[in-house]
Amino acid sequence: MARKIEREEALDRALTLFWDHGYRGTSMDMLTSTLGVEKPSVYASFGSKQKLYLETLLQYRQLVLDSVQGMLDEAPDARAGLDSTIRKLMARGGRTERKGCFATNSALELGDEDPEAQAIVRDTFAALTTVFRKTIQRGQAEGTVRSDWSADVLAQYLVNGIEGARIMERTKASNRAMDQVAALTLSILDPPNQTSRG
Amino acid sequence: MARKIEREEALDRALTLFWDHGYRGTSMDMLTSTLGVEKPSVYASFGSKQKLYLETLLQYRQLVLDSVQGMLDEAPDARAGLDSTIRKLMARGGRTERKGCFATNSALELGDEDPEAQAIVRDTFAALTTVFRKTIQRGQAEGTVRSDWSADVLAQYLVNGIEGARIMERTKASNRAMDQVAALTLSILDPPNQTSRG
DNA sequence: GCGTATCTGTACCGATCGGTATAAGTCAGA
DNA sequence: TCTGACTTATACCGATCGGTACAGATACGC
Repeated sequence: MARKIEREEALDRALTLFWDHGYRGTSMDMLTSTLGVEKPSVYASFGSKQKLYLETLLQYRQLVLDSVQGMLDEAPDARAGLDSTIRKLMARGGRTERKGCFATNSALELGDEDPEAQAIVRDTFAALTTVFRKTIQRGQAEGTVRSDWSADVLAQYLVNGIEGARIMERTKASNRAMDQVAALTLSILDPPNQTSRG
Repeated sequence: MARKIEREEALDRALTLFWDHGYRGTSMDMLTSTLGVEKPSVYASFGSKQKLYLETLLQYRQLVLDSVQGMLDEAPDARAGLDSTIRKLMARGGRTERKGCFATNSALELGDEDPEAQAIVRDTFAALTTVFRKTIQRGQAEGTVRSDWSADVLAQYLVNGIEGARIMERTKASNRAMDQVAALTLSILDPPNQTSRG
């Protein structure tokens, strides 16, 4: 057995690397020099480059879900949570700056060529949609979110907008424009007889 | 000089290949067998793999802009054009099925590693936004599109939604759900005192 | 101090990458 | 039919890929 790598630390660094350069753009040499261990240790710990990649995808999934759930829960009510979360996610900054969504990047780079990765990505989006759906349902009960559309469709709509924003940030769209797009996106949630809460 | 390749035909096939497998995922062997000519001919005609890729990006740019402009123009009025165009773009099917947006794929795969490609992608999105903005302005003059938001922001919002949909289609989101997301997205365009034209 | 077991890192594997030199083939003009 | 210009395709280049065999270093029991 090779050196006992600090798995979490190593996964985190590998995630950053894959996130920056993609799967094919990240070589084993880049990985070993970043992780601080040699190839045999990496293979002893993770099996293969692809398996390591899948683990970083799972790590990302957990990271995103925890982060979003936390943002949604820390607000006083459901609607406020949705507002602040979407604004943060559609704006730039933080760890994701200019790197897009790792799940999206994976889906696009590998396409149908890696079914395992594709499955994790699909599951990540499904879980993300579920997190939003639950909060939307709370908002609908509160009366702060319109009820003439199903929480499911509204959640899908929000995820759609978030992923779009993750793309646009890669094309250097201005922060100011994206803030307004976020505001527009959120105004969809307003109950029919109410104007935007701005 | 190598054999005179039918440039348009060759570019079209190369575009399909790059679109399916990405830049790094497309080898020169794949290109030559698909284009039906050997490597020296490809290099004589296009210079390098990267230059060929940039040309396919430009070809895609033209393809998309012409297509969208055509869809917007064939409707009886601006709003109808926006509605049908967005619905078509956010639904699946056609040539883009399950392949996402080639410009987006490029932006995500190459990131900052190919500034030339990045510039073309940025320009493609800017041009696409402009096409929508002009039609939105027509709609605002017609009174079929709300005027309390600038045409610029509304256009950016639409492009944002389209790109999000291009991602979601890669994650096997259902057609039905995406139709509803498109309807929701379009309802943003409604003038304030009007319900969705559904 | 010595033998032994464990782990690390070097050095290498075959395959494949993008790219090219060069030989083989083709066709026009006489 | 022969020559010569030009296009084709083969065969190869060094570099790099993901992955591994193996020898050298290290720590520990005695």
